[in-house]
This record gives sequence, C-alpha cells and structure tokens, in this order.
Amino acid sequence: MSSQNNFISQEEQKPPFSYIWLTYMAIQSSPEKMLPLTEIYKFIMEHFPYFRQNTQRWQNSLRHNLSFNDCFVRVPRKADQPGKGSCWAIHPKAMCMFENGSCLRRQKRFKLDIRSVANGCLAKYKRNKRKNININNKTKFSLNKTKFETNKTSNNIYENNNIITKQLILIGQIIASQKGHQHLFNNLEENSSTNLILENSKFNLERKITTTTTPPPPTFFNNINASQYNNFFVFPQKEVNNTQHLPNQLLCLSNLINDNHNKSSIQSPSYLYNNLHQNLLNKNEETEIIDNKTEVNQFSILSILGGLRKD
DNA sequence: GCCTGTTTAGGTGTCA
DNA sequence: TGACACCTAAACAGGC
Repeated sequence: MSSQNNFISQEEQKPPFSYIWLTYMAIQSSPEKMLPLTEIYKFIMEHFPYFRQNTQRWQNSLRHNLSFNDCFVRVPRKADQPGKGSCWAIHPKAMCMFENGSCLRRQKRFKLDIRSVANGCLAKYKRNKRKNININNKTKFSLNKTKFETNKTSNNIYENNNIITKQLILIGQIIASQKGHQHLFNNLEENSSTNLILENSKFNLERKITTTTTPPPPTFFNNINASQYNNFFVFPQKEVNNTQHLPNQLLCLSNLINDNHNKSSIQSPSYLYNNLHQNLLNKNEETEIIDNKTEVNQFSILSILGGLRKD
C-alpha cells in the first residue's frame, strides 16, 4: 500500500475531541467566556477543517449537546449584540470536568438536578400528549424514586425538604407557565407534595443547607454593563400575587424585579443577584437558599431570568 | 423558510 | 456485561 493512500487530509480526519470539548474550547476562547451559537460554529470551522463539510449534521449534534448537557448554560444576549438566539457559557461547577479529563469521553456527565426536574416534567407531559395518554395529575409529575433514597425517620429532613420541594415545584411552575402549561401544575403541591418530599430527602441531605456569608462579587457578571439589561426581566404577575407559596429566594427575586420594573430602573443580573443575597441576609433566613454556592446562585437566577425575558 | 433550541430515539464505544 | 457517555437523525416549536 502506498504512503499516499495512507495519508488522511485535515478535511478527512475527525479531530479527537467530542462536541462538548469543541464547544468548551470555543467558549473559552472568547474574552467574556460566552458565545452565541453562530460564533461557536465559526470557531470550530476555523480551527478544524473537518467541520467545514457536512455542517448540517454536526451542527445539529452540537445544538443537541448544548441543550442536553447541563454543563452548558444559556444566558441572554446583550441588548447591543446583533443576531438571534442566546449566548452559551460553561457552568462554573462544570469547569473541573474539563481540567483533567479526556477530550473524548468524560468520567461523569455534569448534571443539574433542578433543571432536570423542571425539564423532565415538561418532557413527560409532551411525550404523553403525543401518545394521547391521559394521566391523572396526582401522579404525573412525581420524581424518580430510584434516584433519591428516602429517609423517613428524620423530622428535620422532612422540614427542609418541604422548603426545597416548594422551590422545585415553583421553578417547574414558572417554566411551565412560560410555555402555556401552567394548568398542569395547579394541583401538584396539594396532591403529591408528600411523595416529593420523601423522594427528595437524600437530595437535600447531600446539599446540607447551611448559613452563608455575603458572597464575593460574581466574576461572571464583571463584564456585563447593567444598562444593557434595562427593563429586561419581568416576573409572572400571578406568581407575585400568590406570595404565600413563594420560597424566599424566589420571593425576593420577584419583589426586586417588580419593584424595579415599576420604577423603570435598571435590573441587571448583577444587581438582582447582589440584592437578592442582601435581602435574604437581612431577613436572616439564608438557610432557605437552595444552594449556598455562589456560582450556582448566579446561574440559577440567570436560568430563571432567561425564561422570563421580556422582549 | 430559516435559525435556534428542545426533546426523543436508537445506535456505538468505553469503562468498571 | 451493564451502565453510561457520546453521536446521529429527526421531529417539533417559536421567533424573526
């Protein structure tokens, strides 16, 4: 066999990187560590000639990876940034995954429980709708029992779970309401909260809800000019009017957004984040923050805000 | 109609 | 060998 036959050009040889890694490299190459989809495409095609062909195929896969993997988070595009769609960033907690892992296969997939609960509810609904399955609301959105071992002996765990379960339900409700499926969650808390609480006990035990100090300024927002987000976010009015069911984190968030909305003042993510924390600390109820990790709070808020974007 | 984003489904390869 | 990460195709929705 001739050496010529063995030669594989750059266009023919697939780079030894998974789509997750390629996306990671693209995002990390940007000054703000976030890129819109088109820029991610552009980076990959510029650096890897293999991807200049069959663009439809790999771009579909790449979009699938962005949506499917929790290590990627969607953040709103700046007001002065042209183009469609959002920017994509790496979840800070997922960074370690790229530091010492294989570029082809990670040791473990990065997964956010909250998002998967909310998305799982909607996915389940859509799937059943497509199959014309009529399911009783009482059981439709319970969590997977095999995922969380139950511990029914501790009253404290039960109480903590009640708070977190409400948050999970609410996040699901908010996301669902944005997509017109709010009615499906109307009776969820009354009918299945006990199951949810028990099923979540291990989940919450691991999180070890603890007191927090004021976090350092979020580095993620350092490059964001607050004025670019003027009047950007709004909270669903029906949730604001129903405050007795709002957990503290979301209640404060809702108040901040709507107060500022009425005053036509700026509601930048960094403003909301900092004031949200301050409000919680003032109320001395920081133990109810769903996750005391600074980065997670930033991205939880951004994630929620992304769903509430007012165009 | 195209682009972006979400989700499902089925397949392959790798690892413990 | 099963679990899981990853790839691919495709359907679909919503926005522009």
